[in-house]
Amino acid sequence: MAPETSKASKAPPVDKRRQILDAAIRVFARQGFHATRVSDIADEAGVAYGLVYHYFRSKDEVLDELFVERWSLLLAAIEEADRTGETPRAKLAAVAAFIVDSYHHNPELMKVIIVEVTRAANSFGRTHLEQIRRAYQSIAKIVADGQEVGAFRRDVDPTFASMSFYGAIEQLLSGWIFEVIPGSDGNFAQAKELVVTMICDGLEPR
Amino acid sequence: MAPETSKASKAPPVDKRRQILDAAIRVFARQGFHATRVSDIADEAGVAYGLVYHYFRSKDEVLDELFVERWSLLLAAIEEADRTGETPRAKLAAVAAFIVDSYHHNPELMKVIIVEVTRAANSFGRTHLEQIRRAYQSIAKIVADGQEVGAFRRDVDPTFASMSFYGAIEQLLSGWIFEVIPGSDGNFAQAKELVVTMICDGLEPR
DNA sequence: GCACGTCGATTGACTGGTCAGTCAGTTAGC
DNA sequence: GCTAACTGACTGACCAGTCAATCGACGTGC
Repeated sequence: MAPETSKASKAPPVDKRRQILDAAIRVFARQGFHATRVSDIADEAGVAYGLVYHYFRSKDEVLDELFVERWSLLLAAIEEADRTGETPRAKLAAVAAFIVDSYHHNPELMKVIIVEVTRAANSFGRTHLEQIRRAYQSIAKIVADGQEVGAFRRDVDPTFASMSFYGAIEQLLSGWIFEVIPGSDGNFAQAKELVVTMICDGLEPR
Repeated sequence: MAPETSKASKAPPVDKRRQILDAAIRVFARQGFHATRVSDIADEAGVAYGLVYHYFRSKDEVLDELFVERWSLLLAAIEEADRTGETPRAKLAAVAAFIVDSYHHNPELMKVIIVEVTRAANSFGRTHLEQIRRAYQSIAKIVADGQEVGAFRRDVDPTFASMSFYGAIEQLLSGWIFEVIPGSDGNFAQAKELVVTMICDGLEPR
């Protein structure tokens, strides 16, 4: 079962590469990408400076890796949600749930991805703009399909709705990240619902 | 009328300080804060390197100044909107309009503020977190008052609604900034309405 | 069983380039 | 001739990335 134990001729007992990535998450989250030195990552990982460059071409590539790893899961989750035969509203709920759960499960990683990549589409995110755009488009597709079947009003541009939806969620995470709003566990479950309620039902009473 | 001409014993004929700030907006917008050297700002302003340090204590202070200048206008606009006796929905519309207009009027400045401060609340925005929070709270107050008078549903936390609302708008601007969605003039007018429609009426047909 | 060779993993001192910020001056208005 | 505006060469710190050296697991031949 454990791939390490059987005929481990290649993999070292501890995966130093993983160790470096995990350390990077913590340090990036704590200090921000620009303020962390490669030596900080190495120290946090309990590893020599040079080893970081054995596994990664540059400091940027470490962040790259963290982003791609996680974002591909998000893309998969959105498309998975779309493939279920659920109502459009349920699909959106699934997407919201995935993102909120991601934060719940690993807030530091999500902080890094949102602060250093998604919202830094200038400097860094530029490289990943295509991936980010893909997420917006997949959500927009869910909205468009919802309009098709009459579940959503047709006078709102799907791309537009998609941006608002994603923006609302990301802002929520930002609120937790920067402690603008409290992030207790009760809030997580509640948050998933409320985002969907807000976007689908709106603020005004029905 | 012009404060420069009359008994101008202090202000130079051209306000070099302003010139530096305006140049900084352009350069920050183009290259991002971290990637711009102080010499880039000086060059863009057509001014000697040292003069930047005559007017500002540090590179950070230049960005600081740009943020505070603009954000105080936003805070004023939100509170102004709140003071009008309009419906809660109209108040939110006024806030959305102000932000969208700000972008329309000076996209580069808004790009800098959103990308380098608001969304970088880690490194840089930390200093301004209090100001940013104040904006959220003022919007939340509008929502809370709306609930009071029965214009908004009461089962949504006002802070929460405020974050969603602001997040939706900011994501929209980000879409324009990073050219994820086209930013033609028609869109600006339409965008103001749609954000409010989305948040107040929701995606589902009424 | 042992000596030796190979090769990836690992180490950390060092270098080269980059810039923020300083400062000793020069200019110009009054 | 005083003061504030203005200049730009210089410096000190910082740090990403390099590299030569060491370690250690494993195979191979004897």
